[in-house]
Amino acid sequence: MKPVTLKQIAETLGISVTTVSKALKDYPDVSKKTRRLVRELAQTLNYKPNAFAVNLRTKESKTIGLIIPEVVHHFFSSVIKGIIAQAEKKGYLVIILQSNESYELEKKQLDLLLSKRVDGVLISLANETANFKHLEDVMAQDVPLVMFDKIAKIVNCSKVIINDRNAASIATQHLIDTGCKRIAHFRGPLLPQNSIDRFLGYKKTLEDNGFKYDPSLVYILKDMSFDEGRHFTKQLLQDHKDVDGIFINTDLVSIGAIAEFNKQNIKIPEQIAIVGFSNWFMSSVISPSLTTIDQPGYLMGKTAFKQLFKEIKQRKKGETLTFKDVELSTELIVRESTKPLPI
Amino acid sequence: MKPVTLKQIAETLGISVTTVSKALKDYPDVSKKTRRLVRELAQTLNYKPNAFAVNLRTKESKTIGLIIPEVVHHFFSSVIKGIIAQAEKKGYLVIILQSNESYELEKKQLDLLLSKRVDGVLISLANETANFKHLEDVMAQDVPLVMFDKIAKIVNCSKVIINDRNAASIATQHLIDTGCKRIAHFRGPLLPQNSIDRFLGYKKTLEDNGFKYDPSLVYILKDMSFDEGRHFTKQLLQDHKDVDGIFINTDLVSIGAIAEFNKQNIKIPEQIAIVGFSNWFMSSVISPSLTTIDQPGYLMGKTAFKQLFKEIKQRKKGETLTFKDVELSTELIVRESTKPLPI
DNA sequence: CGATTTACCGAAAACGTTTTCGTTTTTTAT
DNA sequence: ATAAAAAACGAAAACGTTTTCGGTAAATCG
Repeated sequence: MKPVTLKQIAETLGISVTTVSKALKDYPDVSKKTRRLVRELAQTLNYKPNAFAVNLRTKESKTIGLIIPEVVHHFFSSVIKGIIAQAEKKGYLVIILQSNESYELEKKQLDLLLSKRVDGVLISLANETANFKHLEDVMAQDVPLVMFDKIAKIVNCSKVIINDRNAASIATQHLIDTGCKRIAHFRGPLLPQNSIDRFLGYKKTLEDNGFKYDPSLVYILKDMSFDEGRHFTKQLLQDHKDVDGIFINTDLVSIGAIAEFNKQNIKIPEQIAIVGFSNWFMSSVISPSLTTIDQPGYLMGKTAFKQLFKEIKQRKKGETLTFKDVELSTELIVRESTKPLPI
Repeated sequence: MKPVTLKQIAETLGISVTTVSKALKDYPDVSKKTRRLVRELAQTLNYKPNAFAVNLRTKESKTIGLIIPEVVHHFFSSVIKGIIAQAEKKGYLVIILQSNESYELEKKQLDLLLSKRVDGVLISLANETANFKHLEDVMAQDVPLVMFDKIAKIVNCSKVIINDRNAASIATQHLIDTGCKRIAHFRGPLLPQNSIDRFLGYKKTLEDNGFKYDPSLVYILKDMSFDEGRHFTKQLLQDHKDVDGIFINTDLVSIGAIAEFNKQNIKIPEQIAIVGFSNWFMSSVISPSLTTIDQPGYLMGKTAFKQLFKEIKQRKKGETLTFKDVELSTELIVRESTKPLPI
């Protein structure tokens, strides 16, 4: 019943554990014959190396940790998928933990992962996170860490992101180019770098085009939900009847907004144009379909793991880690929620 | 730089490793004083037990494996969330792998998990899976396994599911009660138990109500996607102009159907009524909103882990595992896509 | 004060593997 | 044939912990 060990193979073959181990790993100093013998017996006994022992001996678990704010989220589940797929290719497994957008939880989860001695960690920060000591601690312990999507610029480690500022700029420019004169912005919470950058891109583009930046047109959402989109749309309609375009952080929020505009019989894009962010698959399907920025989740996950893998290998070789910032390209997907470009 | 070990603590304190270990685990046979000394030093040195060594010694990793067909899926990500949340409470971590609905991959992932020596595994079967030897192998190795959602009745292990047949029956009955005379069914693939059961519930309810079961009204979808919903809706409209109700497996498919009906200006629920399955949050938000069966993903994940945990403890104690089938209750959520009940 | 119990401590084995380094055996060269 | 080189093997340490069991010191009892 017990799993078979090297020792058992060695004993039944009348040779040493050492030789068995070497035979299975194709060491040069074991004869063809014993190698064959060992392999065959291992095969028939269905020998599987004890991962616990291997981990202890080699000091690595071939496992990485992943911390994200929320699992039930289309973008993040795409990222997860990308990470798992790439990790598997390299023989790595991934342990997933959630921060629920909480700083305290994020810290705790990171600790958990470190105490499990994962070979590296991938993280997208919680909205709450404003202090980065826990992340620097990870680096200090010399375990590779790469941040993605929601990052902290100040932490010295690899990062994979999109150029949020640029993407927001393109989105805003598109609203301007299609004739919007007064453009609002539904932004994310104050802390995350990406919602800051998107806001900055929006603001800069407005100013670059000779628009006056009006802070009262910027709404700060707490969570990026359908209901929140609906709620702030109502608010916007009360506050500013003259707004004719919105750049909305996140498609889900945008869809909430669209639902509310539809309900109030406000014509999109004629009366108000909308650009979302993320290119969630539902965005192409609702009515009117949503013009948005495509944010490549799967690719981001894949890329983040690749970088982490590099650093894990570096660390294994005892080299000093070389960090890298990767910026993935985004794309404006034009659909029905914005007016056609003038010719 | 190297992580601190029991040995180091022992040496600087001039006591044995044994005592240090015991002190940290509150063994009764260590004095208050040395206990305090050890704890304090461990604290200041930031001692963390080496998980690899602990695993090897205790023969458990406090880690479970999870195999699902697809990560990017609202229902499954809810399940994942439930599992992770519950696992964390009990000090367990979870490794997630995908089968991509492929039998071969499912087998491979299961192997991977076993070779990593997870303490137990949670699985929802791939659509393709028709052979269950790989699952019985797991049981034979005496590692706890619990199946959820997409299960194999024949495998002797714990299962947590909803009563699909009953839920389908309620859905179909609701169509009948609200006046539908000719009811179609968009079913899932042939193999998964849940799509079989839902079909059976549909058929039985039809017959119980004196309807003639017409196989040509049952459409077998390959994947439960928006596009598939749209496609088969077109097909249905060609084949059967007289259908006035559909029971559709999965909300996403239903939403595809609704999109197509809307496009063709067919009035829901007047001309055709729809009941979906799963209660995806978008279902309450589209127009018309979708009557559906609520399928509790989070709870299912939580429950599945709880059962697995029980069995892990049993195994640890050397007891024989006791299996249990849990059936979670579902609920019909009535919305706009079906007509009101006659009074 | 001697005997017995209780409290406290540590040596050592064990978990299963990997890898270094030395030893033995075989082959090749002389 | 012997010496040298090459090939094949194994002993043993190490990874860091847990736990059994025996031993010593202190406390309790008569």
